[in-house]
Amino acid sequence: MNERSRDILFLHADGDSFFVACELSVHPEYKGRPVIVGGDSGIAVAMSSEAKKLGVTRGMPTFKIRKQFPEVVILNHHFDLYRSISRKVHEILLSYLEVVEQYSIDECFAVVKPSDIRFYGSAEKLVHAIKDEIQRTLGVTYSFGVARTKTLAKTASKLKKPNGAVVLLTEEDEHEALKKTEIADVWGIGRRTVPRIALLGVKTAYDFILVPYERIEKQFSEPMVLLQRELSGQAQFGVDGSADPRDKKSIQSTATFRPSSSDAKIIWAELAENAEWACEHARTLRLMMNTVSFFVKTSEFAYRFGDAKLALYTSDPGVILNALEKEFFNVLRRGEKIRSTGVILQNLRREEDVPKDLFGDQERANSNTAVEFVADILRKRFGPRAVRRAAAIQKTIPKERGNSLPKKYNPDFL
DNA sequence: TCTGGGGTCCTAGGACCC
DNA sequence: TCTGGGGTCCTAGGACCC
Repeated sequence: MNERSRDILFLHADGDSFFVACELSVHPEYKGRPVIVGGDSGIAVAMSSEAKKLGVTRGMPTFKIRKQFPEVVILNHHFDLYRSISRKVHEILLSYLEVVEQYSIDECFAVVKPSDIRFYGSAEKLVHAIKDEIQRTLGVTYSFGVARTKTLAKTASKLKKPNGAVVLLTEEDEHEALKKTEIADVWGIGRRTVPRIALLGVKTAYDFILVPYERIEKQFSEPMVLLQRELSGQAQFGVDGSADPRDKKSIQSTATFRPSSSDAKIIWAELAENAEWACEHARTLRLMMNTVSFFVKTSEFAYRFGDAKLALYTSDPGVILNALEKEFFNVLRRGEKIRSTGVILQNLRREEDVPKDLFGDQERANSNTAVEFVADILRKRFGPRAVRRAAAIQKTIPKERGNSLPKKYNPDFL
């Protein structure tokens, strides 16, 4: 390892109560009050510190919050706002550092080289310069971690939340940080792994790095080995600064509907609507796909999956629905209540990379795309519900009127 | 707590081939 | 037809993440 790479550090930036912070940047009148975002999803997705203090937790149903904590301000999502602030944070980071990875809407990783630090005198001072600029220009706060590996940086950024910065330079710093971090809070350790690793007497991240490497290798799989190295200061993960939304591997649209239903027509209509949304998203990114899967989720939270491989690439929901129809009815069980459905588009490919075949089948498969394209425009102008596929509207048609849907979207259920 | 929505990656096992 | 062994590719679904 040469001098240069030995001195490379990783930075992690983590938005504090990000969705709520974005809302407060446009609604300063709610500052200081307990606020949550998630009104339209039915659960609390983000909470202000005041709401957390009251005891509101992530995932708590809003009806319960209303009853138990009537003083809480419940706001709906505005994802476009969050995305635009997120993009600006990314730009600010890029003005200080060369390689920045957008990990999620409210988190970034970046590479910090010695030359980035030199001008500021220390990593701390660099981080505070970035932090201050974000807060000053965008009105939201971020917490930062800087360390020898991605995982250590991510661990560090949690230690002084909100609005804090922790730089781990020495091994002693790292060990101190790991001792304060419960194993369940480590990035990559989930519900299933906690009990397995507890068997080895591991309670904190520090306990974990003390477990002999061979034991981890024997009892767990590769990711755990990498994780242990990362926490021990040996960088295993790089920063991907080239992420392009068109490189996406899958696109999904899922939605819960109320009330739950065992009526196949209603469930099918919900699925059709998800197919529309997912395809619209794909077309916006100029992507096509040839594999699609779906699920229905029962009121008991059991999932039933199905999928279909398409002969050609498409972004036409009609083609997808035709392909899924049979599987859909195989998966459905009579009388079982369904609470949500989802459609997942896979094997995504950029439009320009889809091979044109000799006989024009590909063009024929896309014959509806022009129609869909027009529909997208109408939706943009008149709102998302302005144009919908017939199957998706079916649930709003009174039953006694029957329907005149094309047969292909209207399979009959026993 | 009675539980939303959008993603990625890993792995075990089967199909297929030599 | 039986025989052995091994490689690759694909897929289903599990685990995890925000």
